[in-house]
Amino acid sequence: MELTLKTPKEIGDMLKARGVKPSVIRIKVMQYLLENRVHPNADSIYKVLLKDIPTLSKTSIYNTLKTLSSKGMILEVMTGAGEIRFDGYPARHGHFLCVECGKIMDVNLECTACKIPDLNGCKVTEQSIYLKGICAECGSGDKKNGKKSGKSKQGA
Amino acid sequence: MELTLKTPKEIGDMLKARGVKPSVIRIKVMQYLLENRVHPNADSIYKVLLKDIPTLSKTSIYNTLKTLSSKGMILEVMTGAGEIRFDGYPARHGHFLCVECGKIMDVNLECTACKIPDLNGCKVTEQSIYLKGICAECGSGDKKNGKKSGKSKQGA
DNA sequence: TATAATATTGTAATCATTACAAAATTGATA
DNA sequence: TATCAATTTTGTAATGATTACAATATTATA
Repeated sequence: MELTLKTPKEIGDMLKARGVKPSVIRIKVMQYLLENRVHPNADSIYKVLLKDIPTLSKTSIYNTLKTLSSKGMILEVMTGAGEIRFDGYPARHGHFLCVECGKIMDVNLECTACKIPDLNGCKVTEQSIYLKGICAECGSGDKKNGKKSGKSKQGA
Repeated sequence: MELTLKTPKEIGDMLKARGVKPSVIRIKVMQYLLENRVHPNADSIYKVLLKDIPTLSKTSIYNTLKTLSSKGMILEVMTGAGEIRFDGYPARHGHFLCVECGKIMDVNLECTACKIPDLNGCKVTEQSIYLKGICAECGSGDKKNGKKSGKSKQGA
């Protein structure tokens, strides 16, 4: 999905379209998530952008991520390991989490008949599908990528 | 699902069947989760069982919950709010989380054609469906249950 | 340019969970 | 039944992601 790179200006327009002022930090965070589909956590986004913006604070990353997700521009991906990961493509899809290395992969869903029954008046605003297991690399005994200790200490 | 109450002895047998020694704490935790489908977090299980077992430690609750979930006897339910909730019925079903009050409700899924495509050799061990939104009580302006501050501070 | 609104920063909390070692309990065996 | 080893339980101290909050900087506007 999405093959063409977006310019900072285009990303700024995306932000404006959602009523968010296109600050440098917001554009860079959005751009990073659009161009790097690794589902990073806040800390690893911070570490990467710090190279670009030496005055960056981690609080700004948290603020920005909260803003973007509240506007529906990014997705929060839960891990159950005490950290939240982020996905720049909020279009409907699932996520596979490798419990060995912590990698998260997008899963293309073909859920044609997934009807949710009686929710007794609950208003559903978000629906997500999570898969857990062992990814191909970890499953093949190919532990070259460091074996991130089950409870995914990584984040990108 | 599951209408009859299980005796401690029966729960002990369930544990033994999974190769887990049926200690008092394990039986009580399992029994609490079977009889109270409120998807509590570790702390609220601790607070409840403390009345029964005055010497109980919270570490034991965490140990027990980890043991039970690793044996597939209970389910970890993610919230994205920094806490894990637990479900005594590991049979396939989804969960609805009210982002207002933090309540978690079971959702009966009828996902007949939910086929997951090419996972490139990933071995899936767990599949779960999460819904988020506003529950009926919170949606009706009926804030009698205390409005647990969005990021669900509660846990039962 | 002055002013108000908004963004960003830095530091100090918060809080669920884990690490770890000591103490208690259990089960099997002599 | 006494002993010993294995397992369970406990208590306390870390860990680590996230948030609270107040101060500072920046931006947009009058």
